[in-house]
Amino acid sequence: MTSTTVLVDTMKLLADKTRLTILALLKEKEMCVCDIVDILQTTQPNISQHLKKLKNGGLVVETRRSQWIYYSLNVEDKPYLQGILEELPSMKDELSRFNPNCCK
Amino acid sequence: MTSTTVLVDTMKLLADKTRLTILALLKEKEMCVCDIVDILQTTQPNISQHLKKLKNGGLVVETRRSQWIYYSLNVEDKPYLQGILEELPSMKDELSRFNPNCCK
DNA sequence: CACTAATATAATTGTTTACTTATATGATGT
DNA sequence: ACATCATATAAGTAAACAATTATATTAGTG
Repeated sequence: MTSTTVLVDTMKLLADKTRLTILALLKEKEMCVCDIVDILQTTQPNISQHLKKLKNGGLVVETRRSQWIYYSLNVEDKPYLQGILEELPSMKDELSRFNPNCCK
Repeated sequence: MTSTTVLVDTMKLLADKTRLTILALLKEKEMCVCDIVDILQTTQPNISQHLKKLKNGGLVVETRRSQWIYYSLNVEDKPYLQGILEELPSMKDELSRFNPNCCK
């Protein structure tokens, strides 16, 4: 069982368009920060700060691979979020349109 | 499919402890405003404003029955919320402990 | 029609939060 | 060691938001 306070904190993480879009992107595949910055067309610090919140909230994990840091979803232990994650729109179009490949 | 914007607005409704607790209460049974005020131990305008937001967001519906207005969950058309609603803690204890019966 | 009870609305205040700009850290390649 | 690229952190600002206090509305009752 999850306490209401923890649940509220998790809902706060989902209550932001930038973060929800990041999660929608990570649903497709793991991504590095520069990818997300390119696709969402905002500043690097903005994305970096959102990723930090998502990481602190346990929704994503990071993996450094040489100079790039890849983020990926970490929701296996939160099945109650599945419905919402499934409801997020597909980001396939955005991914194929931009295809930034900044981290290669 | 639900747009990200609508989804964000719905998540904002869930990203508050008072509102999440109201939803947990309404999961047990429909309730009038004074019931909720008694149980959550806050002010009537506070609850009234939260209920208004939940109503505008389509998460609850109201039914006037003489001088009292009863609120109840309205989530049949939002299956993606089921997981979260199920994760909310049971309010049975609170209900039996207070049993305010202000609206009878 | 007054009076009361239940609920809603308005205005104010303090806090939280997202975003920006500037700077720092950390890794890679020369 | 230095320059560059990727990412993180810090500080400041403006907007969003929850809670409070005061007031308005609406329904029921004598």
